[in-house]
Amino acid sequence: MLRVNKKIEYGIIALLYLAQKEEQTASVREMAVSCSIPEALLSKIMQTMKSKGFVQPVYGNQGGYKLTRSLTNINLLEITQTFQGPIQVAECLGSENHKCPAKALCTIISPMTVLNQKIVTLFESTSLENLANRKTAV
Amino acid sequence: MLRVNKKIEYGIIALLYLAQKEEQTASVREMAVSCSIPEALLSKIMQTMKSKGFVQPVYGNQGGYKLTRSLTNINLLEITQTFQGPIQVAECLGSENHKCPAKALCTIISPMTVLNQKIVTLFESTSLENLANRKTAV
DNA sequence: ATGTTATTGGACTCTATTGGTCTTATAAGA
DNA sequence: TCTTATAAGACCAATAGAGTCCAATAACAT
Repeated sequence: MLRVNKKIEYGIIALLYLAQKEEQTASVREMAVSCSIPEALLSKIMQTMKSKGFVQPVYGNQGGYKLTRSLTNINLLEITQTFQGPIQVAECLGSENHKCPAKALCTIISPMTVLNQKIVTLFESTSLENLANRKTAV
Repeated sequence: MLRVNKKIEYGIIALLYLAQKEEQTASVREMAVSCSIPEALLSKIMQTMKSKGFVQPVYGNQGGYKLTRSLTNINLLEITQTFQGPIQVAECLGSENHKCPAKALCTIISPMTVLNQKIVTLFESTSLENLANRKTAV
């Protein structure tokens, strides 16, 4: 477990596909078929990608989406944050909602914070370009 | 997100508590009260801990559980594997069930494997002793 | 103008996981 | 035999994940 969700997997695959097409657009249908991703779901994913500025929509015939940023400038942390919110290995790490009743006497929050930071750094330093070239940084 | 579940959080807290008691046992009730963990849930967690050999049960009056291994010898990977199965950042990384229809043309499985290994290493090299001392290794 | 190709956005369903409870049985000491 | 514990199973409610459906809008082509 400790999984990244499907939207993230599909989203990355779609962005890598778009990158291959350089300046050309690719429609959701095209991407869905080429990458074996459910079309309606990919449509949702691309809407989110657009709202975060990763891609730009082109309406009408021969339209679709095109990348607005280079793969080098997009890191894994941004993508995961977009579809799953901030990385928090332990629930209690969220600063907003201190629900954990054991907070005062919690023995793990401090070390978990360090662990969390390590993971964040790992994701942040891995660009989609790294992924496309089958490497991770760090 | 990308969270470790409650059982893991509670389980670690409980083991750290037991470690403080040295050779003495602590009952589930005692641990639950001291650490603000729902008793019935902690009971389940300790059963699992026992089945994996982390603790030893002592029946009857003044009974409870005692640690069978030192915190130095227990790492975070073992605990997470016990309660959440293997670490898999992407679903398709599971070797048993190749459900992913895009497997043949998947552009991310290889780099995700590398990323996954990094996380595994991070968890594996973090002992509960490290956690207790608010450090992580690596 | 109108049809066609696309994106947009909302509501909606289904399923699995998570977090947690309850109950009955068993072990062992006082 | 009473009491204190663990053991193990079924059970339940809430949430998140994965995915669908539909009506609306944008823009281009004829």
